[in-house]
Amino acid sequence: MKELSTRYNPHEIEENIYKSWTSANLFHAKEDTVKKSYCIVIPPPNITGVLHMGHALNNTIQDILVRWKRMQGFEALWMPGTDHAGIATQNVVEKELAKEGVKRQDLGREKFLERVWQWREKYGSTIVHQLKRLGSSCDWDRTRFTMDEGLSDAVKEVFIRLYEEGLIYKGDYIINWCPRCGTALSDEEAEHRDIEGMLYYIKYPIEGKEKLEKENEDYVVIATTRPETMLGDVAVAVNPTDERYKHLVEKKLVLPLLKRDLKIIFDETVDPAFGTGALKVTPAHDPVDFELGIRHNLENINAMNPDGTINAIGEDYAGLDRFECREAIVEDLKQRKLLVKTEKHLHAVGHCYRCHVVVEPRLSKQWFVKMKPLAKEAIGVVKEEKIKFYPQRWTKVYLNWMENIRDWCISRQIWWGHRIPVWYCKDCLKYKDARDVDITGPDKKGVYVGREKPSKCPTCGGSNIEQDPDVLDTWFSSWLWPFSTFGWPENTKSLKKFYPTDALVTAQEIIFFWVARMIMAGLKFRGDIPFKDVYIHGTVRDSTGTKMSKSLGNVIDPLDIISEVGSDALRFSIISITSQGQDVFLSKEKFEIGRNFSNKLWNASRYVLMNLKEENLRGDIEKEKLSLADKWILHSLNETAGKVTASLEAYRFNEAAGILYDFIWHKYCDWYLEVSKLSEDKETTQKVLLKVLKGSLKLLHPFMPFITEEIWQKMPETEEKWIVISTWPKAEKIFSDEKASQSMEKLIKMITAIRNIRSFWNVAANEELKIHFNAEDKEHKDVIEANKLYIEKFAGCVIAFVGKIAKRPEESVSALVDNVRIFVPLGGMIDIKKEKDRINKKISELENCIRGIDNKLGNGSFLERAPKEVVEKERSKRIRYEEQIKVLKDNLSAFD
RNA sequence: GGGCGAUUAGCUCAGUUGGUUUAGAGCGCUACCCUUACAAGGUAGAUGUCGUAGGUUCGACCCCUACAUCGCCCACCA
Repeated sequence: MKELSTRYNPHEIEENIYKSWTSANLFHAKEDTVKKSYCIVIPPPNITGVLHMGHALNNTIQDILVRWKRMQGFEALWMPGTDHAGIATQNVVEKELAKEGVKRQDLGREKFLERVWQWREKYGSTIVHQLKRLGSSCDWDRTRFTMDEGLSDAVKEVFIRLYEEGLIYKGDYIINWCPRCGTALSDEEAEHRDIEGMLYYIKYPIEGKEKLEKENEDYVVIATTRPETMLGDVAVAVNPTDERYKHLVEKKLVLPLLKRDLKIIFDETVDPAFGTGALKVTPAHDPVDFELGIRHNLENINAMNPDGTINAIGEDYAGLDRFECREAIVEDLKQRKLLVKTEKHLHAVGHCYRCHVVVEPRLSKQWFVKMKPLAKEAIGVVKEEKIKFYPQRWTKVYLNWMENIRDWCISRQIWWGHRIPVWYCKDCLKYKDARDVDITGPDKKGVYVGREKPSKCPTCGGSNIEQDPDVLDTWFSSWLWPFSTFGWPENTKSLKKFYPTDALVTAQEIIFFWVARMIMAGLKFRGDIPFKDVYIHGTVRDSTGTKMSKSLGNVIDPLDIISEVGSDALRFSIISITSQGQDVFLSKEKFEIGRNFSNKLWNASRYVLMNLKEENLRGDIEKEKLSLADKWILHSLNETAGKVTASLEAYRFNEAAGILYDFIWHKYCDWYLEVSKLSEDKETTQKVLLKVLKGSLKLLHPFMPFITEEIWQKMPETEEKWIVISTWPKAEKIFSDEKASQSMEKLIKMITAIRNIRSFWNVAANEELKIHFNAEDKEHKDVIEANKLYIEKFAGCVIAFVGKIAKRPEESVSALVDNVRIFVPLGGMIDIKKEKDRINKKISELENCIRGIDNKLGNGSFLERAPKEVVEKERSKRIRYEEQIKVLKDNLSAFD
């Protein structure tokens, strides 16, 4: 018989186990089987990522699901991969170049991209290796990257199809602009954070009254949070119903500092209650103003360069950074007595989700996807519950976003990513910068949208052709992931087998970025949902509730935890403390749960293996030979298997972990293992020990893959060579024995009661108690007599009498278990006086409970309307309490 | 402005459709034990007006209403 090492050492086993799994190709899912598939799509971590606790939680959940389903006999596939993270990766590589004193512009596009690919070769799979350390059972052969050829083809295909349907367009709109990254962002990529800023109240003089002689008459006060944008002002807007500004009809204002003429416009969207009720209108720098501009036919004046500095429009301010400019303008206004006041003002300011710089709403020509037509079906499938969210409350969040969806800005002014598959003919279009080409008109002369560069212009036949310089949003490739990874647009075997997939496990942060868009893409291009269940887990936070992030330095690194306690302990701990959809507050101590549990499991298994003898294991378990404890533990294993399966089906992972913890620790180890030491029928006991251990290991395997496999490999050989692909335990009817189970529970209660008496009455550990059982019914009597040995051994006593007791033993205290009275003579062993108060207190507590029950039972409607069982339960409760009081009083009187 | 979550033992949290929970776990605490699988352990124990105030019900930690505190998300809060 093989043995386990004396000490549990996760590091020794984890790496080897993982290697042996992958070399045996156990995670590979085949597309040509008749088995039903179960597929999970991994949220592709981005290649600049480093494993953090969020990944650890996310991947553990997915691994549990996929291992469980694999054991249930599904052709289970967990599709791994990474995304190219356009902006993030470009930033990383640019930083690297900066150390060498080089800018990407110095290298040029092609050379720079070479560098990015080199970087990707070197570091891009870091996260993948880290996921392996967690035990993730992905089908690594299928690993995909969003910039792979196949996936890039899918991106082109989708772009072209959407373009041809008129769902992709190019146009001038206000977008979120990151001045540091130098690119447009989508709405979702601008993170709004509440910032305490200033609201500046500025006097805008009425034309002809620039001297401001009359207070409150010669000027209008406007309030703004971004004074620097006044350089692009073209008008001032007020609400048409606002009495204060009626006199302004037909008048003009003069923009301070630049002396530009400003129209006065009247628009109902202006809120008279905000600020002064007068709004400066800057169409090129604010989305609201942009809309106003369209409605009132205003000019767009863009006062800012792409890098956030002021351009020539700003005259004296040109060249200043936007925030320097703000200070300068405020100062100048003060000097000219045009600044009325400033107020503190809390408002949400957008920040770049990659570099955290404040984003600038900026008018710019970009590519967009029309989302409303795509959203329609995506709303339907969720409303019809074809796709379900767990927890359900996210449905509302999803629908709310989908119903108010806005067009998606997909072009990025960076180099790393999928180039927009559009070509322009310079001769036809006569542009300076391809980015500025306007294609909104009906005849798209000189514009070619296709997979490859055309050899000549389709309009003029010329060869002066250039591709659009921009690349696509990374999410424009990620949203295709559930089918592009299977070879779409080709209808591959894998696609047919695994699409739609079953579950998507992710965090709330990317519901909009990714989940929602995948649903739209799946429906649009595959005509079917991409997955059935969406499980949204909580965010991992530190113990103060702050989201863990590298920049805050509050991270608990999963790799550190793995090297301290092992991957299994990490997994088990994090799953145990994460209830469905709730955020996780983490501290290092929490990993002790898993560490202690692994240790317990290891030692228990070690003990079992140590004692197994091959000759005892031949043949099946003979049912007639089973002891009460055998029946109980087998029954309990059945129950556990059922409960764990049910919990997993409902995505209640912490519950499943808790059930296993309780069963393995408190039933198998605490009781069955101890009982087994006294067994006389070694053969049966060892068979049961082994059977239950194997069942437990299987149930635990999805949660703690390494330790369970390691122990499994040390077990006597069976047909199931690997626990990874062993069959998931089901309740076995022949071992279902409710009655035996209850008897054993009673026996445990009796043993506990006797131990309790010793402790309660402060009896020394070496005193041997003499027990008298008043067991009138045969059932209890039989149980006690049949298990005499256990009671005596575990409670440190001898059984003096079992049966109907006519006269209680002298100076004896007692306890009550169900209807069995246990008497223990303590004559001379203890000092009763000390204990009296305690007992009296107990008695009055119980009397209180009885009063409560009497109130209920005295209530007519309770008796009428409550189900019989409930009333009965109350009655029996009352009887139990009364009996307990009687016992306690007896105990006191025993020493009178 | 809208939406969502949390509030349960000293700490961190479970508690699935209201009645098998007279409210559970882990940690911590108290007492005893190194019993030949495990001291990262064993045995026994103490600790809760389940945020506040009402309501529905025969019955509420669970459902409804209001309030309080903390946190998150969304929104064109100039």
